[in-house]
Amino acid sequence: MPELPEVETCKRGIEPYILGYKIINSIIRTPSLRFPIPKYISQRIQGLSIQHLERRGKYLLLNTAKGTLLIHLGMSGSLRIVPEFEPCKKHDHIDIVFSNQKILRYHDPRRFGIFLWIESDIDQHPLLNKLGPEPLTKAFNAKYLSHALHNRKVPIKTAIMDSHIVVGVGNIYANEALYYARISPTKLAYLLSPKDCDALVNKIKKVLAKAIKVGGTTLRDFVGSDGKPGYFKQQLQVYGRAGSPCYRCQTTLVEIRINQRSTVFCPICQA
DNA sequence: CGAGCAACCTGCATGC
DNA sequence: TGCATGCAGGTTGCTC
Repeated sequence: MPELPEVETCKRGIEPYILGYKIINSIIRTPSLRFPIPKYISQRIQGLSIQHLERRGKYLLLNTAKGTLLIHLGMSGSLRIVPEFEPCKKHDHIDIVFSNQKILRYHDPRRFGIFLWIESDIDQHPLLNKLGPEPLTKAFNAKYLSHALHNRKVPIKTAIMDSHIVVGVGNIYANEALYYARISPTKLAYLLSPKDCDALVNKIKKVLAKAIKVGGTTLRDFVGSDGKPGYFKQQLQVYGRAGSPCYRCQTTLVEIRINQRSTVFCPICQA
């Protein structure tokens, strides 16, 4: 269940177990993720230590002296720290074994995820070099958004889910942020007022920050034994609540499709 | 530029 | 119980 908060939670969860530790061994059981995982990865990363962990949007970067492991969890991926010799479950595709006897284990039923080894400048990589700002930084502000939406004739929901505009806003949080900002998901992006932009920026930040906080609770389960799904589910205002009353005005929430993605909103609050 | 669609996969809920 | 269908938290890349 990886949206930005989940990836951030994942990063914080694995960091204490892998930062500064040396890669002893790695096992690629299933090389067929979204991009094929080259066999040479194992020998390239052997003996290298993790110097730094970073998240960019939903990408996780594990930096070493010789290159960077780029990981994306796709729709169904997860990372866990497991003890040495822990038996594999179905869809446990990759193990990275560290010098502290811990294993970083990648699990991904749908295999939409990404696992790449990059030796060239990471900022130049095609997957990263066109990304928009991080939503939780100052670079993502009303002025920036307003400018980025100029002449964009797509629904605002499509725009905020576009990683070239801002990274890390997935379907759930796009729905939630638009609800809090009281903006219709179908409103064309270029028609947003400066006030709309300001509200939307603030609500995106708010909703993501809140989810990261809650994700911190998920974190313990996640590292210890198994990832528990959707702890912040209980906080959702609109996503998954179509047909139920709006918490603000009791109007029945409506579900439509925007770009084949489930979109739920309040037709009154988000007129 | 943008809408719409297909693609990459499996698991789960639903309906017959 | 089995089988077909549709849906799912992401992203790229192709048409038109």
